[in-house]
Amino acid sequence: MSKIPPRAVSSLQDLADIAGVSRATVSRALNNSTLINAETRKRLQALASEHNYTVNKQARDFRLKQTRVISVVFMLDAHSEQHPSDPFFLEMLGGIADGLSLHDYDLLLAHAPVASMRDLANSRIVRNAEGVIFVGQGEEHQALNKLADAGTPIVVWGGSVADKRYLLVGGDNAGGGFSATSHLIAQGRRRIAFFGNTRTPENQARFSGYEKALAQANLQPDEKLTVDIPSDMQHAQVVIENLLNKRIDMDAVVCTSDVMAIAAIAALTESGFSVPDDIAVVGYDDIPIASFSSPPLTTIRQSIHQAGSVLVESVLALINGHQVADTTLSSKLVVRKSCGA
Amino acid sequence: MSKIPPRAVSSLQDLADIAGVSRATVSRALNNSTLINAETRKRLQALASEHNYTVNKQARDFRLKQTRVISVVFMLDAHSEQHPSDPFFLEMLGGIADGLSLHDYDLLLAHAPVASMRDLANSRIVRNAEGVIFVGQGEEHQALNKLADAGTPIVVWGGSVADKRYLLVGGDNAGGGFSATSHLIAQGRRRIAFFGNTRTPENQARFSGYEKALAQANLQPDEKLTVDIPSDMQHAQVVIENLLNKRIDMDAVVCTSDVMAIAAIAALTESGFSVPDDIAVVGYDDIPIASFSSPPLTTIRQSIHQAGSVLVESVLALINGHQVADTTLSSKLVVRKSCGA
DNA sequence: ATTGCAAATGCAATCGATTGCATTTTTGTA
DNA sequence: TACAAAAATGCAATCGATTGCATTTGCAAT
Repeated sequence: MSKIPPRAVSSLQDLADIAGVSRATVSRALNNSTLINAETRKRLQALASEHNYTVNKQARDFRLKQTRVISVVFMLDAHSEQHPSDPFFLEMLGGIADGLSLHDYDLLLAHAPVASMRDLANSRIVRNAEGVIFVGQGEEHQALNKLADAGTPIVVWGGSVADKRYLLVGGDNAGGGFSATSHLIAQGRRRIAFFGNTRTPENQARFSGYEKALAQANLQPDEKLTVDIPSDMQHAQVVIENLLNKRIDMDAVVCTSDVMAIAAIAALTESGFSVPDDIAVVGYDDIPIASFSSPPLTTIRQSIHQAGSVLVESVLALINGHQVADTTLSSKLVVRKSCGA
Repeated sequence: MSKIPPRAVSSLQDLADIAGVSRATVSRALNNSTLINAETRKRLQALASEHNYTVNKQARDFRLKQTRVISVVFMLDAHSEQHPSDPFFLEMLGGIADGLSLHDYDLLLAHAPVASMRDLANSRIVRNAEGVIFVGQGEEHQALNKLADAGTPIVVWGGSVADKRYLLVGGDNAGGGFSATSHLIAQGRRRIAFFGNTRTPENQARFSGYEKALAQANLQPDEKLTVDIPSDMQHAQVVIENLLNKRIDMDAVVCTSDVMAIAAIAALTESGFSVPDDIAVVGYDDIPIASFSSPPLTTIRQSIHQAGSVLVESVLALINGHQVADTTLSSKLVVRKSCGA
């Protein structure tokens, strides 16, 4: 009968005492060092698992000056102190979490993110992690540049900016904005609005794609049709309803997210417009719920989950000192009924 | 002109050398110990911030055998290896993150959660954290019991179970199921279906509320009207469509989540039913998107964000050895058009 | 000047694991 | 058998902060 270990084995030394060797030997054995005799190694590993011992990662990481943690910061609207209810974020988070687990890294989630970009460099978020993934740039482009300059390994999901000095992963925003708009034009729409905050690089690029499509069709852009809509659904609806009260002439809307599109459809319907008969709507992201809205949402699909793993690979490469280039993931138009197709 | 510090100050010792005191004194000064002379204390604190020094939390936590980390595990369907696209999870996560930041705790997000409930006790998720919050019980009730028995401070969001030995926080599921069903009955519905996986405690309680409402109205429950629907929208739709093909007579549906309700509405509409004229639908959660669906969703509101902070307070109390009791948060019917109101 | 006491500061061990550099043991060969 | 080389193991410093206990300093009263 095997005896139950009398007291918990909680350190290398404990195990070394039991085995009658030094703790250096145990450490090497458990790390599969070839310095240690193969038999000794096996014996000690067996002993360790028999006593249900695993190395104390906290001590290990401290000694090795590593954390095996990556922080994730969601850059929300500086204005809306709201929490994101956009499923986009959750999908992205899932992708990142999966990517990290592949490499045995943990995920530290930043709370109250944008509150204090100033002292972010000294926060636990940055100091406790080997690298940081930012989802979105918000309007904090310069703060991100500064952080990258300071040598912190960071990767940002977002859109390109002229003087960017950090590693970037993003969708083809210009392409997405272009194909959304072109498709509406091809459907015969002429007065096409653009809904979204164009101060973020991502939306800027989408807007440029929108403008390009208009130009290509010889349509005059009308600045009354470019509207800054908050990303929070409740607020979005109010703003859109105010807009509709102004009776601005339009027959289509390009939105910068699916949830915004869904809010828009609700507001339009509420105001007596028919979607897509009176006004066509295109969203962005292709979140799972998009195909279930009524009418089903035409949208630009981003492979969000894949984006997560690209972000992870990029930040880890950075940490390991490898050369890494920006990545642009393809964006693809998914046609459903909300655009009149 | 103040000189820029020649080399980074990276430890207590560095700062102590500069100040000409021992590192014990610096440590105490920075921790506001009254042992240290008030002036010395101020001087050292000023010096620290001048040199942009903050204590190394990793070393500190190691020394103090603490982590100031709470893990969060989302219990997904064992079957669907899917990632949750339900905004419910994101809201909950936001509430938890906010609660934790109030107490200067960090949030470690569990990846690939249910995969291995067996060795969860030895995983980093548990070992690296001072406590664990589980969102949902899935079908892992016994594993949770075992973990709690082992002394790990855990709190679970879910429904009550007879032999539960862990701390529980949850909504009033029986009440929610009851009021959803009663409301439909009051609207004149008689053939009311229940959509959801009744193997989880939460849904079991909701189902019992459903049964109670039926009984109270002298309606016979029909087991053909109780349908196990996956929580993933895409799969849900397929299952529901199959169900509709069987031409089972029904005039209303109680769903266990809003996303399921939205999928149901889509499937019903697709099959030619009108919601709510032919079939009324009630959801659960009141996620932000619920009021934007078409028709707007009648649902049971859970204060998800508040739930997050209650979970946090509970697990921290547990960690600090306080007495803590289970919490039941109220659930409230929100009437919108999808039920015919 | 001396003593006593309180306040302030310093010393050194400690947390658990890793690793460069000894040191011991084993192996191979003359 | 002896001796060099190789293989295996041990010693002890180290990471950075905290804290019990010892020691020094400052001040007041005698």
